[in-house]
Amino acid sequence: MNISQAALACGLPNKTIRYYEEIGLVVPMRQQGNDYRVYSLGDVAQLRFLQRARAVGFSLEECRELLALYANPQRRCAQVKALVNEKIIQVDQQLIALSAMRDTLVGMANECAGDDTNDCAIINQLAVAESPSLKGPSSMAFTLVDAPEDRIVRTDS
Amino acid sequence: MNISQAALACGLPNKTIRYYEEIGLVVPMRQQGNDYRVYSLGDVAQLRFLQRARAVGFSLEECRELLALYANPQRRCAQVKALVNEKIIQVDQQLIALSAMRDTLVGMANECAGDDTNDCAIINQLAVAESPSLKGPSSMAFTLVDAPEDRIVRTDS
DNA sequence: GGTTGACATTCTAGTTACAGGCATGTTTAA
DNA sequence: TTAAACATGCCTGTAACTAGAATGTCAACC
Repeated sequence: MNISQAALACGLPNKTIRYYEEIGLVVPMRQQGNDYRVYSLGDVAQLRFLQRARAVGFSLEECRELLALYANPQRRCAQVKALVNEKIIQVDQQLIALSAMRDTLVGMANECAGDDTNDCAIINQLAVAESPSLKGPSSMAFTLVDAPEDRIVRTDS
Repeated sequence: MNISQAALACGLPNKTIRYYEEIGLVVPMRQQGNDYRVYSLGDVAQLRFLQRARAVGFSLEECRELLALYANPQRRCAQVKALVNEKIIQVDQQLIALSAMRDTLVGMANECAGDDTNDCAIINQLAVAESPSLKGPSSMAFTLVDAPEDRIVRTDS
């Protein structure tokens, strides 16, 4: 079958399939004469495998590993499971980070009246002067209006 | 202050600060003679603002908007809140997608013995032939061993 | 004065996983 | 015959940096 049919069969766009070929993941044969790509059922199975592996969060390099295991009858089940467990840990970390972001965002939104005034709790929270490592009283926030007098040349001496 | 001190004060790497300058987010003055960047306290406040906005998931283009609102005394609080609410929705969608991925991964891991055999439930699940749109009995999985006889040339006619 | 080390600068290129678009060639159906 | 719908390759762009190379500058020590 040609690329569009393969795309239909695996749920990936043509461009993606060509890209996977470019990086050596699934390299189909070519039809003599017009040089069109010809996908075997095995090729399509690989593409579908890739689509699924990508959908659960594996990178293309990880997919390459998985595909090698898929193709290798000598694989050990434990190898595969190790990859999955590692990926679960990564996903958990992303979930934690995203949840923290969400909490902060919701906290900001709750503080903010959302009205027509210009005094905004969100802006204030983003602008808060608690820097990662700036000594001294850290409760002052600076306006963005360019104040030439607050420029310091060669503070370090 | 120079770039390293600004980096210390805002928690961003030097390279990132230079990049933000390149795309016009925070453009410091230059010291005469050696052309070193000179960061005012206002510049540092902006960088810190960026660092915080990035940390809660805003893209750089969104940060640019936020920075404009930050700098604009005529801003309306509601504008800011709208951006935050939109971002919360995006983060929620990401959380849902990630959770689904996690569930699938955990499901796979649970099915898999993780032993020294080569029959692996994870591989089988990734290889399962339930394609997005392939007609006909879809329960067969194809091996990756290149079988020239399963190649179909010009199926469509 | 010379040297060393820690800074600073610019520039280019690489990363991930594609997507868009163009110019061109082929196949198919009206 | 001709137009639509495919196919091809190639080149560029995306986001948000990061790494590295080549070079310039500054402060301190001997």
